[in-house]
Amino acid sequence: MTILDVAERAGVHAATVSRALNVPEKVAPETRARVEQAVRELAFVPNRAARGLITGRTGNIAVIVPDITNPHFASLVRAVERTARDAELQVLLVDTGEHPDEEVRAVRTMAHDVEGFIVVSPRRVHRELGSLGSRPVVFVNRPVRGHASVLLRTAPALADAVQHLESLGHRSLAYLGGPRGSWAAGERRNAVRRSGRAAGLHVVELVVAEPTFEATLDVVPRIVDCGASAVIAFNDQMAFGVISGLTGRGMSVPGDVSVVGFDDVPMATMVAPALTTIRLPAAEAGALAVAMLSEQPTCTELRGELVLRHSTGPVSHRRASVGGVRERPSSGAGPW
Amino acid sequence: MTILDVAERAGVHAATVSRALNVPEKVAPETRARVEQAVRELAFVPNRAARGLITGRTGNIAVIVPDITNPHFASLVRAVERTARDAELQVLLVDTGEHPDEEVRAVRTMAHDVEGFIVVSPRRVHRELGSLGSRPVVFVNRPVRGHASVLLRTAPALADAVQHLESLGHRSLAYLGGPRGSWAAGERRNAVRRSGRAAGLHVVELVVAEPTFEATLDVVPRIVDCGASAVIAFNDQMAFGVISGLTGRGMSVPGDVSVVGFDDVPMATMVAPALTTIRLPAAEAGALAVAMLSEQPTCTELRGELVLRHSTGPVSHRRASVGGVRERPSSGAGPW
DNA sequence: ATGAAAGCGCTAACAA
DNA sequence: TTGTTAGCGCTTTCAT
Repeated sequence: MTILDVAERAGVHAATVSRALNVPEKVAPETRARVEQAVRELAFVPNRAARGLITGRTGNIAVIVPDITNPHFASLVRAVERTARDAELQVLLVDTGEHPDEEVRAVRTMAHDVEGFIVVSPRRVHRELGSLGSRPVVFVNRPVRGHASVLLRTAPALADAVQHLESLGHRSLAYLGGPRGSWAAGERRNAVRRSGRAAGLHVVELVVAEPTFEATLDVVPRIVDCGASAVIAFNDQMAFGVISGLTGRGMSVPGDVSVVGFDDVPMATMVAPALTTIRLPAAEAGALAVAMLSEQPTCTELRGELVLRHSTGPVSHRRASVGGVRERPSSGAGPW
Repeated sequence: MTILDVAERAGVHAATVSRALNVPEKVAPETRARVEQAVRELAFVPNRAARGLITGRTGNIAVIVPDITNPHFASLVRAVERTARDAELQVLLVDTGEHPDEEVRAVRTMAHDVEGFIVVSPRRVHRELGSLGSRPVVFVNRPVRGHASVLLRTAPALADAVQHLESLGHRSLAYLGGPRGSWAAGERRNAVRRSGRAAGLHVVELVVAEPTFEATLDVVPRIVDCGASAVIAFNDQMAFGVISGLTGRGMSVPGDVSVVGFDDVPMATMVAPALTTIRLPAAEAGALAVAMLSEQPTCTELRGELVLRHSTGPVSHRRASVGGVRERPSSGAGPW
């Protein structure tokens, strides 16, 4: 099933078929119709590899993520795939398992096969990655000079969160940081420091080995020890870990401690108490990254947004109605 | 950076370079060494498209899933990607958004570009899909005659679950079924009926519009009405919905109602009560599917396994220690 | 507006 | 063991 079969069927030369498919306006309407019919009858699909060999356009892009199992990245990849499909691009997926070296290997071996890379790389980028650039790269959540990037800004939302906690009477805050070398981790830590100081809060920074539920459980005793009445975690998984560890010790959330996460994964609404978190527009970031692949390299910013749910509350034990609009009332299909 | 550059540098003909790379034993050791060095020095990576054009082997496979955002499918895709990489295959991802038509479109347009398809298709397969087969297809959780498939068998695990509930004193069970047209849904429904009858349980089958958390919330009143003391849901998301809906109505899990899910997504261990569920070996299924792509079409079966946690308990209100080994003690880092 | 011919980067017969 | 040659399916000048 090649272009020659179509040509024969339509009674034209292969070059004409090619033109009818790629530059239809340069083909007589009547000829074009014959070609289109032949294409339909034979269910012809052009061979992208052959086309790419000569045009250089393979019709593929690659998206490189640390862990597709993380709902945040899954949402992003989903948006990438949808957007790419609309542009008639196919998506090659690489899951590095958090190994930066794997990013470099992937970019090296796939450079011929794709028109561009979307690299979602929370950790530090291998220095080689920035330079070896025959193909355009859009980095997500990591600015790299000379390359495009889309950044998820969280400082304003974080300021909102701190302000929210302060207005609930909290005076001491624990911050559970993200992985070393992660741009997002640095940005968020700075923002917490700054807005904590601005609000007059005492901020304790805690380091967690990995940004996971399990690793966070180990840190919970230190949260209790430091006496903070509120916790902000680097992501929702960690926030779940804090809640689990706290309630497992007989403490109540938000009765004893308020908890705020990051990402707004779907599960954030399904647990009890529903998680107050900073929503990151993963889908928008994915779609944007695809679009930016075919533009001049720029650095675009998207903003996170505080979502109030039920894991934050006043510092006192009696729950009272507080200022600020919650996503849904405490009654109804509330916390478990 | 083509094979000719390498040939020139190594002082040999392009064909020799090709041989040194693909059939090294047919090249003199000394020549091979020179070629290998040139390859290294130039950081040469062969163009897969050009290679594929002549060999027919593109070095790509495609994996088609209904929703990459579902942790179950994400795990499967992750395993596919890892296994494929070890076989020097790249993976093209397609997320159909639960639309079977999209599967057909994908298989049509990508047939040239891949050496095989892995189709994870809980819903009924478009009849066209089975026939149009220039490339091998491995179906997951859907037997299709003439094609390979890997099936996740759940009848034994489901029998264990029903037996478990029966031994806890439950006599009436609600089953929340999966999507119409899904092979897995049919298999599980039959298994529930059969083992329910065998255990002498009264089984009520409830239909949910979609296998999601939200859609399940709407069904919760009917669960309450039917008076069942135990619920088995088609997947973990739905089980979370049941628990949320029940506790939102002031009922206790497992105090008033026991709940069992399917999949064993990571969140199953993070919520309170931790979810008793039937673990499906998604990663194994993914790895197996890749391997089966290059074998004779067969139908392989993997088995689900009951995992006891804390969302099931005795029918009475006072919690008592029961038979059967739980994954972890009720004390310690127990439910939130 | 269409056809002829060359060639993208690589592999596989065949020859030497 | 290595080189020569043809060609995978397609696009793109250049002619006509």
